[in-house]
Amino acid sequence: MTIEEVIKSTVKMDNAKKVILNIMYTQNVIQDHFNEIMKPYDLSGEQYNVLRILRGQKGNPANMCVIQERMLAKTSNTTRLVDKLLLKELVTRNVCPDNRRKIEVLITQKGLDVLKELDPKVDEHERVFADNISPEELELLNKLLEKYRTQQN
Amino acid sequence: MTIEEVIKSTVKMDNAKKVILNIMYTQNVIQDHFNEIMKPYDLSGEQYNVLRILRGQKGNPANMCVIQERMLAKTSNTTRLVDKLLLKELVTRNVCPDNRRKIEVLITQKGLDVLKELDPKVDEHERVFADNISPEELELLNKLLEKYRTQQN
DNA sequence: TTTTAATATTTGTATATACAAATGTTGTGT
DNA sequence: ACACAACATTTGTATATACAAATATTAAAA
Repeated sequence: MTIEEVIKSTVKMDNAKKVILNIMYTQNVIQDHFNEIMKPYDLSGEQYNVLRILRGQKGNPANMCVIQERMLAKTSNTTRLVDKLLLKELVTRNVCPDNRRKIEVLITQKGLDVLKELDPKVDEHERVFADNISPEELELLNKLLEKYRTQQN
Repeated sequence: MTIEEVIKSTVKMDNAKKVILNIMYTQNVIQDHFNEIMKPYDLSGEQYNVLRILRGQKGNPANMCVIQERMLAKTSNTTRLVDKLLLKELVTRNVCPDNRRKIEVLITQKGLDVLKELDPKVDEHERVFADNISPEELELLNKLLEKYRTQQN
């Protein structure tokens, strides 16, 4: 399905416009698919993302600002995301003893267990889309996207 | 900047994962840039999108469901988006006389004027990114994205 | 040692999104 | 005509996002 078909466009668009709509729409499709996976676990995509960042710390706590800078959506509200994870006992949160401005967030065993259960489903999620194109095309797509947004930040 | 640098990833990711993150992040970058353009006009991206759909009707009113199906984010709440546009007097809203279930939404002259003022800025927005890659690459990027999401929906 | 600046996080607020339920209207079958 | 399904839209509610302002702590400067 071309992007014109998706938005039922009657007029011809140039490629510059089409690529923007294609990226926006593809992101929507991916996110909807991902949210479906997360739904039974009562996790939002961003909550999952925070958990994965914390697991990546390999036992070391992460400060709020470290979490923030590793997230895709740089304007997310980390405090409230962590609040939600805390309620579900997937993380712990403590004031850093060395610097009381900072907060140390750690993933709990329960959090690790949830991630482990999700791992194959997330892999599958990634594969479903990737399998639509060849490995060479996949690599090319990455390169093109990175080049496309070069100018910005 | 590669996607690994963006999220400060320490571990190596495979291309299937990278392409998902690249699409999500690129969408974020595009959207942030677009929101900056809309901000002085007190319009959200989706509000602008509705206005553009209405202009595309060329004088004919659009029903809510027509607007809905032409939007990228299929779960948007069209009623409340139109509410906002109505408050700003950018659209009119009337019950359809032939079928009182339906609503006829029309863009006003004021709405058309705002769009006209925005047109060059939106074109520029599209060009800024597109200019980072060649016309051939742009076309290829469109094809790859469309192929990538084929299976879904 | 005060004052000021910088850093890290939280809170408030307005808006947006997701999705189920409710409302009102029209079409269909009996 | 009546009941019921289908359709179009709105409303409610919970959560998410965007962004400015507030708070608390530490570092730096006078």
